[in-house]
Formats: sequence, structure tokens, C-alpha cells
Amino acid sequence: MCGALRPPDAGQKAVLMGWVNRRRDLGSIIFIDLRDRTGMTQVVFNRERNPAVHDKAQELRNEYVIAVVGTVKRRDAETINKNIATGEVELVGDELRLLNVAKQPPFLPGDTVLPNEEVRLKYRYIDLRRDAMQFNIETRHKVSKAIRDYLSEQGFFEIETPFMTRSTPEGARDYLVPSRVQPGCFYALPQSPQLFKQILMISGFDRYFQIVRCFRDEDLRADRQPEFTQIDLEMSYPQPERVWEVVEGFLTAAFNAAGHEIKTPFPRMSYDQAIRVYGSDKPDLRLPGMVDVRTAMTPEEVAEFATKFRMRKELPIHLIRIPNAGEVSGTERRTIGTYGAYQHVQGPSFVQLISDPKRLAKDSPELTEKILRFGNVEAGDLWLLAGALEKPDSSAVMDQSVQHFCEKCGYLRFDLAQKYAPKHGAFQKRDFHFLWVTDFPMFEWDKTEKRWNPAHHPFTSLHEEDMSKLEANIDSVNDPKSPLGEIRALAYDVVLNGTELGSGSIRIHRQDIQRKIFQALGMSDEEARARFGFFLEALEYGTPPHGGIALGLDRIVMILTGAESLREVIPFPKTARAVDLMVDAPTPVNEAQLKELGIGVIKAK
RNA sequence: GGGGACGUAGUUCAGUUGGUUAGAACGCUGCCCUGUCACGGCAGAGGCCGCGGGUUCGAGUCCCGUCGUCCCCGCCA
Repeated sequence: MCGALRPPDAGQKAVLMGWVNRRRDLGSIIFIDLRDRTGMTQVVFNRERNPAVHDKAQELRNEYVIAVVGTVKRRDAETINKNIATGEVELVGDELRLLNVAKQPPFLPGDTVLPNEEVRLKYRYIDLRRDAMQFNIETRHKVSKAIRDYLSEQGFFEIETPFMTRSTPEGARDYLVPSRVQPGCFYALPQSPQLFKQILMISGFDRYFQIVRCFRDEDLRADRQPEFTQIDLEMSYPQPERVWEVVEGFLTAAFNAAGHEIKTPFPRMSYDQAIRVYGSDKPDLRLPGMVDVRTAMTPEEVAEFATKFRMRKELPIHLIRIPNAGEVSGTERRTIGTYGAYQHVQGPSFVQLISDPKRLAKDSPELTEKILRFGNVEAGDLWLLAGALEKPDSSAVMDQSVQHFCEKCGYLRFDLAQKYAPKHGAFQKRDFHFLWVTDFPMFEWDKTEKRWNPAHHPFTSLHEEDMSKLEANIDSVNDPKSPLGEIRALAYDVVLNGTELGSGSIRIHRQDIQRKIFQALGMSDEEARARFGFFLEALEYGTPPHGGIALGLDRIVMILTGAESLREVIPFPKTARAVDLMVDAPTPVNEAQLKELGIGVIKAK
């Protein structure tokens, strides 16, 4: 292979096959960098030594596929190339076979500047020849293999589940597949194998896993593709801690496979704490959290401060700190103080920012001193205070809850952290901060539908202590003030550097509790039967307690390779409009196909 | 559904206040070159300025629409 030859091979005959990465024609001597998956070797064709082969080598162009038979030669000291692994040797070409020519490609795998993504995606086969892509795909292979091996060793069976299954109205939009045999009926591609894996527990396969494709017809993001791969697992009789151990185990194996050490167990944090301190359910621990400076003040000070800055004193006043941001100019500081300057935060403002430390220090020196000490602010840190506006735009008033306020602050923290990333240097891609976020709420309020919905999915168990709260509020699905929102689920997320890697829960295994959950969700027995009948029935035939989790493989590989988007770790990804530019999918289909399926297409205006 | 950025040669980009023949680099073609490795030198080809409309004596440049790519909000149990 092109990356294999080393000085000890000198004198040997060798055959190399690969692509012409670059040619350097010096007249009587021609150098070819021959490339394959494993690396690159310089091949030399010398007119003096072999005029016929040299002539033939003159025909070579970029990306031609060739086979070279030659002799491995140790290079002279002054011609060694330290930049490539095979740089101490070269292959002296004795025979050259042209396996295939190539048109001029729109770009070259060896180019230093990348073309735009549209071109890369259209000519994906060329893009994938690039070292970086080869590395990403190789890493992906190693990671899945490590996970597969680890879980197999732990007694998990890899079991496949159907891709053509039933549509369920919950959650994301389904991709539908029409049935020819049952006209007017549709399969749905699975958003996850959730119910199947639970059924597998009911079937006695007490440890299941699958590295499986999932499909969700929702808008894309840099870290969201319509089809993506999950490491899905489920086990019988687990405490959450047992699931976490398994995940920590396979992640350790996966990161090792990619050459990284990680520390386990991962720290844990409740959902409440994550929201309060980081304003997010997926905190990035590489930077300090926020502190509520009211804690450092007397009630009188809080009242005075709040009045002075038109802030609400019953909501947190958060100190957001970016360590080592260095000097920040006055102009810059004024921009920072402008709420609208942030990418993530839009809509009517209810956040009041204090971003000018000099002025604050001048006005209230003692208080400032106190706040800075309390927040561990050091010289060179960028910090600001964020409170809830006393009289915000009318449309923002209704949303002014602690949670919502903290989330807005969390976005400010995140945007600032991004903006000053080059300065604070805390966003090291190799610095892995894992975290378990636990005790997610069971239900969340749906503003559009004006009702409570499951925050995770309707088969999630709740904390035993919260059962009475469920029973007391079982008929309040349409009451936004209902304590249903306080019920904690046995649901957990694993988070890495601000990215949600995976999400799981302990499931309900008793049908009486399942029934209560459906009731609390305002779903009648009939409705529940219609939607999940097969599953509810299965629950009645001896269901062991069980629970599990699913992690996004693509996201793991993305972080491991330092990629900025999932498209860098998926060989054939889709664009933001869910189009595959290489195969040009989706496409219309012909009338006959539609007719056979009993489908009519309505032309959009 | 909404907000933002971008679209000029095969590729990456430049293009002044609207002004006459739209440039550079890499790649490509030909010639020269025996130690290059992002080889070098000389010569050359290559443009629907995304598309459509408008303003103007005149549009790559201004305006409107549209298409495409990217980022974000909504959405993603």
C-alpha cells in the first residue's frame, strides 16, 4: 500500500496501486505522488534508466489510477521529505500500467483550499478521497467497532428492528413509505426503535443494543440530519446508574479507539441545577457557570440594586463570566450590552444587561467589590450582569419565568463564549467534559396546543416520590399552572461539551402506572389503545422493569474528529433542505408508480 | 414559517462612486527543464458575473422577485 514502504524495504520489488495525487515533471525525470487510503509514496520515472516507461509516465495526469511495479530505493539524505511517512524512500518505476484515466476534476483531493460545500457534496466521491474525510470515516468505523465489541462483551445482543413500521403521531414528523399491497396505507420509518426495544425486553432479551439508522422529518442543523445513527440500547432490571455505567464503559472504549483517554464516572447534575447555573439542559462545563449575585447581597441591597437598574428582584440577577477574555474596548462593550447582538436570542427583550464594570464600580464600589469576589471574577475576565427587566415589552411579560429567564441568560453566555473563544482558549476540542443531566421534568407545557406533553416520551417512569403529585393532578392537562410541570422523570441525558449526545430513561413496566400517565396526558383508554394498543397489550404479559438510552453516533464522531458539522462524518449527507446533491434526491416519480400506490400529488401553488 | 450571510473562469477569490476590453492565484493545454516534493520557466485556452425582471445613455455593481448553499430561531417525544 502507498503508506507502507520504509527504509528497511530498500532493494525490494514492490507494486503500488493508487491515484496520481500530483506530478512533477522535470523533463528527464518525473515524480509522481501516488496516493491511496493508507498514504502517499513518491514514484520516480527516469528517462536514462527506462525511456519507455518514462515516456508513458508523461501521459499521467491528476487522479489517474495507475499500478507501478518498481524497486524501493532509500532516498539520498538531501532529498528526504519529512512531511510524509514514506518520505525516506521512493519507488523507482520499472513498469507502469494505466488502470484508468480521469477527467479534470472540479477540485483536487490534495488542494489546500476547499471548494464550497455545494461542490463537495455534488462530487462527494472526490471529496471523500481527501485525507480529512478518510480520517473521519475511519474514525467512525473504529468508534462503532469499539462500541460493538464492548457491548457484546458485556452480554448485549445486537438485534435488528424493522425500518418499515407504524406511524406514531408523537414527536417528530415521520417519513412515510406508501404500501402498494395495502393502498392508502403507509409505513413510517422509525424515529427510533423505542417500542421495539422495549418489546425485546418483554421478550426476554434482557440486554439489547443496535447501531441503527433513525429518521426524523424535521428541519436540519449543523448537528441534525434527517437520517442519523444511534447507538441504541436497553436492559432489564436496571437502576439508572447501571445504564450510566454501560454508557461510560462504551464511551471509554470508543474514545480510546480514537486515541483519547476519558475519565469516568461522569459528573452528574440535576436538570434544575443545569438550567439555573448554565441556562441550558446541555451545559458546556469548559467555562464557569452563572451565579445569582443576589445571594451575595442583603435583601436591602437587592431591593436597591433592582430598583436602580429596573430589574425584578424576585428573579435571579446572573453574573455571566468569560474568563481570560482579555482587554475589551468600549465600543465592543457597548455591543455586548446590546441584547440584539446575539445570534441565539431574538424577539422582545426582557433581559437587562449591565456590561460596563467601570461605571458600576464608580457608582457602587463596595457592592461591585462584593459581587466580583462572590463570582470569583479575576483580572482579564469579561463579565456582565443580567437581570429580568421590570417593565419589558408587553409581549415578553407572560414568558418571564425563572426557567425562561435562565435560558436566555444561558444563550447570552453561550454566544459570548463563542465570540471570545479565540481569546479564552477554553474551547479545546480535545478537552472532553462529560456530564449526566438527570431528573428531567416528566411533562412540558406546549404553548401552541395549550396542553402538557411528555418531555421525553410517554413510557418514561417518574420518581416514586412524585407519584402523589401525578395522582393529585391527573386531570389538569390543560392547566398551564398545574404542578404536573414539577414531576421529575427517571430520565437522563449524557452531555459532552455543550452537545447532547444521548438521552434515555427508565421505562414504565406496570400498566396501572402507564394508564395514569395517559390519563394525565388527557388520553382516553380508547385513544391509547388506538395508538399503542399492541404495546399496552404486551405490557400485560409479564414485563420486567427496564430502561435504556440512545446516543447519537454521528455527534460522537463529530466531536472526536473536531468536525464543525455532521456532514463531515457522514459519507453521503443531505443539505439544509434535505437534498442529496450527488444522487439528486428526492425526485418526483412517474404517474404509473403513483397510480400503483394509489397516490395523487397535489401541485403546490 | 421567520431572521441573517453568501453566489463572478474548473476551483478559491478581487472587482473603487454605476463607465468603455471583467482581473489574480491555483487547476487545465502546449513547449523547456535530471532531484522535485504546493517543483520551476515561457506561452496559451478558459466567463449566461446563479436565473428573471426593473431603474439608467450605460448594471458584475442599484432596486424587486426567484433559485441554490450555509448559519440561527421556530421545530427536533
